[in-house]
Amino acid sequence: MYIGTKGDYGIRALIDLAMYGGAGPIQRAEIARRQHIPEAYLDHLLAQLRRAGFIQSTRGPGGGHQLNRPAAEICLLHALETLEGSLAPMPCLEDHDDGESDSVCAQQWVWREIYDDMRARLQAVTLADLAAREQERLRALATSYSI
Amino acid sequence: MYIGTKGDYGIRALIDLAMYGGAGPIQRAEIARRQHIPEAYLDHLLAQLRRAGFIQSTRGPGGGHQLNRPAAEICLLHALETLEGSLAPMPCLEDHDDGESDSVCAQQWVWREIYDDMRARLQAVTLADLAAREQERLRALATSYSI
DNA sequence: GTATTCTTGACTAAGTTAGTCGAGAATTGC
DNA sequence: GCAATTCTCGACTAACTTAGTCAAGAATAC
Ligand code: FES
Ligand code: FES
Repeated sequence: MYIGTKGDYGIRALIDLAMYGGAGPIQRAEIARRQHIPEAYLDHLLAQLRRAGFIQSTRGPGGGHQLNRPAAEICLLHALETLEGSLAPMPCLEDHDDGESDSVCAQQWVWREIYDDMRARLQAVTLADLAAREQERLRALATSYSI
Repeated sequence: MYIGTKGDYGIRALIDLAMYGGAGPIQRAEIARRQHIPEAYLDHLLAQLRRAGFIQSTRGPGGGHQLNRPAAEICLLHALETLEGSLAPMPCLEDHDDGESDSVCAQQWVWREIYDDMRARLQAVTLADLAAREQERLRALATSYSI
């Protein structure tokens, strides 16, 4: 369940859309520049987000990407699972909840607790929260430079 | 921080030693058979555990491996970190606590909370706890078969 | 000295990650 | 219709990690 560049870049792209996407679509080049993501790589991440219904994209001049739903209604858990696949910390916790309780080894319960807790925390965080935090971070950065 | 076979097998080997290691060393072949671990692979895991001071090994006939400390004094966190390396769920949380707070992106705080919580839970679990659980599991399994 | 058991390092196959590249499709404006 | 813009998609790659295997060797017991 290691979060690699897929998850990190992808979420940063969504935050970017939440912050700057109020008026019309944002182009991938703009996101890539602001968030320091290789443009060609960002393509794939946006494609996954589009297929999962998080964003919609329009082609042609003036085109770009925008969120499909309000940022407050997108949770971090769902977005990350879209980008990275299952976040389970070990194979035996992968979501095949078919009631199969076989092959449980002694440490599984600890990890199930950790996993449940993790999912709950991630589900409680929305894109709007993250965008607000990023806004604040940028503001703090700007004032610290301007002193 | 995905826990692969290294962490899973390694912990199972430690539990095995905690359960059966009361009277003298246990041989790797015995552990491998009971825990369904490839013998040659188990070698490497035992070597890591030995170098980290969890177990000691003796060669020759009647030799084998045994815990260096009481099972109640070995926590799951330390053992897993020995076997798997850092358990950080993303690269920016890797333990270089050199006060560098640069390049914090918006979602880092969520993950730091999750990571801290995870470490706390893992630190609270000892090998003795796991061995007790395994004991109980085997007992339950045995009675369910003997009905 | 021989059988036993651990120790170590080299090697491998398969899978994953983090990308790059190029051809093509849709749209806008003229 | 043409040209410019922007997204779309699949193929390809290099580097790395994982999960092992294997063989030579060292220590010990008898
Ligand atoms: S197999 Fe999942 S905890 Fe051991
Ligand atoms: S770089 Fe660690 S959370 Fe974005």
